Amino acid sequence: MQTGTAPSTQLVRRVNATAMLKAMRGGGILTGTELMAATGLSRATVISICDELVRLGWLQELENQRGAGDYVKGRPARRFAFDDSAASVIGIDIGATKITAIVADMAGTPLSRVTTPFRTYNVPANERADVLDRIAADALEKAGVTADSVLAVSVGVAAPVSREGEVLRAQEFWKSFDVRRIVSERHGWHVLLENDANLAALAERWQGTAQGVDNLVVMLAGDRLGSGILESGRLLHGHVGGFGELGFLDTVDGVGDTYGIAHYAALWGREALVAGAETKMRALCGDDPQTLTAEMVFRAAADGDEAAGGVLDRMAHRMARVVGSISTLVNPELVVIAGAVAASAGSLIPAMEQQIPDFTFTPPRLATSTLGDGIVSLGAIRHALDYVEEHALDLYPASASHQMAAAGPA
Amino acid sequence: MQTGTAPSTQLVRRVNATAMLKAMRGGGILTGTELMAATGLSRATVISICDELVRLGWLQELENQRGAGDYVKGRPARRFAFDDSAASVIGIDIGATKITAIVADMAGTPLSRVTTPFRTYNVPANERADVLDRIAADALEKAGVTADSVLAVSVGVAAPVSREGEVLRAQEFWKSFDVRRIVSERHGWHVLLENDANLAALAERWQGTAQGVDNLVVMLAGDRLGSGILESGRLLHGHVGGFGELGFLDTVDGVGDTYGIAHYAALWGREALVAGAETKMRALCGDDPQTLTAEMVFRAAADGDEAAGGVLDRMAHRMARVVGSISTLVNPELVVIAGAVAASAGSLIPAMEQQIPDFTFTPPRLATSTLGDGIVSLGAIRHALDYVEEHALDLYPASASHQMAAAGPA
DNA sequence: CATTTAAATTTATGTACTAAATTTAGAGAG
DNA sequence: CTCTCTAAATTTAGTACATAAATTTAAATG
Repeated sequence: MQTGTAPSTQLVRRVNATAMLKAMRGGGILTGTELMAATGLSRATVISICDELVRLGWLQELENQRGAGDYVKGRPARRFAFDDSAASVIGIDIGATKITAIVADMAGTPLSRVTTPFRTYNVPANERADVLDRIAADALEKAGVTADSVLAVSVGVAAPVSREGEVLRAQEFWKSFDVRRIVSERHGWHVLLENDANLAALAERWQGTAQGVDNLVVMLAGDRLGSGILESGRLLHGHVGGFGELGFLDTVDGVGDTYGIAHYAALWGREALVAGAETKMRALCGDDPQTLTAEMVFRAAADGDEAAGGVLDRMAHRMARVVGSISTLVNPELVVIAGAVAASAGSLIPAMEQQIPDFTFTPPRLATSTLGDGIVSLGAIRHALDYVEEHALDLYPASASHQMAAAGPA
Repeated sequence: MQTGTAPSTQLVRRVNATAMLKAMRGGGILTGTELMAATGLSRATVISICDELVRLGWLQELENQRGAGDYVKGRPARRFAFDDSAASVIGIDIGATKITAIVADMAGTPLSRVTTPFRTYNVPANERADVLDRIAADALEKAGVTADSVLAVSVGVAAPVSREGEVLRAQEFWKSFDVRRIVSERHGWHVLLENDANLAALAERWQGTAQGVDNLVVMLAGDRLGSGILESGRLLHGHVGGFGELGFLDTVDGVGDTYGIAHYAALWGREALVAGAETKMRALCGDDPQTLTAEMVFRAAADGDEAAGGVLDRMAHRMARVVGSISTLVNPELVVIAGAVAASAGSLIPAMEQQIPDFTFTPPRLATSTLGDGIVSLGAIRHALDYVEEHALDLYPASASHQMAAAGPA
């Protein structure tokens, strides 16, 4: 008698295998007994799933039994470890002036990082996919990783992106051709697209100041303001990806537009120079207001300069209004300021903290990002890893590819 | 040999039983064959789960076989129907001046509705739970339903409520005692608390204009503005329930505070009267500006009155700014205006639709609610039903209570 | 009353788990 | 070097829950 198995029955195996994989990912080297405790499954089940995951290429069984030396009596436990090098992912940040790509293993450890200057405007359409290709190839080579070990690529762009990966306002980089499809077809990679601020939020919760924070706003506050919002640990997108857009600041008192900290620091610093203020900023920029950068203003202020300090006071007030208005509507536990100026912006926090209660009944905690320049590409890594982890049982690590044919319908 | 079964094994039965229940809830009278198509399960499984759900009290098997007459040949199919009267839920809206309670069956059909005037301010603490008790008892009696058939009660309040049901700013109704616990203990009901605008959003998506809309903003726009936000079909709460609070409007140009349509319609109407305008509003309020209501202003404007029309133009502009700023950040597909003024506010929509693109790049569709006064209590019904449906397999309908003892650990 | 037919039941299998009994791989004692 | 001890792996038996195919069943009808 021929019999079959319903999808619903295989669900149990899937659920348990996923739980095992999750336990192994964070757990270093684990024995069957430890996995029983971690998953609540019986030894027979744990071992059988481990064997299967080894066969699939996600786990490695270590030869070196009894390595940890926790015990010495009894039959040595089999020791399994998640194979961090089983597969890799690529995170790409397409900024206004440069592209950054990071290749990482399954542990999220960056194996290489490549940055190329690039203007997203005015680039012939047929060159664009090639640029992506080249930087990905460079990063892979530098990482010493083959293209077929890549299971997902996540790309961050400075535009709204819907849950389905459609880019709104595609007139810039994406106009008239589908990067996703092209790159995907060339290499067989799964390509994800996401908004850059959203990726920054993922990065910040993963490795930054916001670890364990489920209701989070990350502000990219460089030249322009943008925000990524996590609620209950989920990224918010809205109807067509616009969730977190800050255009409403145009009509907010004391804010007026969406220019960021870097923009106004430089602008207001220049104004002070032109007005003839006696300030350390003058020396820093060689008395040429046009070369004054935000970073110089922060440096002068840190050095006790009064004019620069005045610029930062004004900035803190402006940002308190920005963060206050967002926090009223969104009620985050924490707001992280990220982007190019994050390293300097720490000096704004005390004044902001003091003023934010004037603008919201639910003031959030404030912090600046410590993740630096790579925050978006790091978030892209996390985004790609999320995808691979969720679909691990449907994907085949390169290390297992030679066994795929042998496995067959068995 | 003693054996047991892991929770993970029972998962399959749970998943399938839940799928069956869901198929039955919407499906009217269904046969085994129809359920096989709906769930993808085999006949044996479908029938076995049906038998179990009948035993639990959620389904009824109809005596009247072959009622529909779709076919006449062959063995008559057993016919099952979800028992709408298996259990009931209560939805309560605690407003500023009155409390409304609706009792509904599992189909969501209201069986009774009771409203009591009540000021939430300045009421002795010990009276508050009693008020809730009394109105619930009234509504149950009017519905002809016993208290033990109630499986969940949802209460809407005009304050932020966290995911866990904690009320922020508890100084009003909730100060110094835990309604949830008291009501729950008295009757054994599961009591849920939620923000009123959030419940309105649930109602609007359930039975209103927003059916099928997953990214939705519902504005309660009576005397004060409040909003409930659904993203991907999920209610947003933020850290302590403040998601959707509109206090930031205080600093938005041309808005300035969170007063609602009713407030400003009456206010601006009075201003016109005091300024001596020749207007039909004068007759409607008996030449006493203090008795002028928003409703009179809308009526006069509909009647072609120029001064009242001017008030509404100003209102549309103000609301366009409100909706525009929210829509930029939240990017909903649809914004529904609800609350006491919704019935009249339809006349504001065309002007708002015209102006909103000035304030957001992602203008949503606009609509007014047709659900009227009961929108919050209706949303509370939906909220309670959501809870019961999710936990159906752990709850016992009253109709099955006599079988609970007999079932035992079997 | 036999035939037809669609559905319900029954029977045989298969997957995936748990629990208990048994075996096994090393460590250490005699 | 063999024996004992022990913790883990493996094997065996049993349970839950599903499918598929064979069989039975309950009307409708010629």
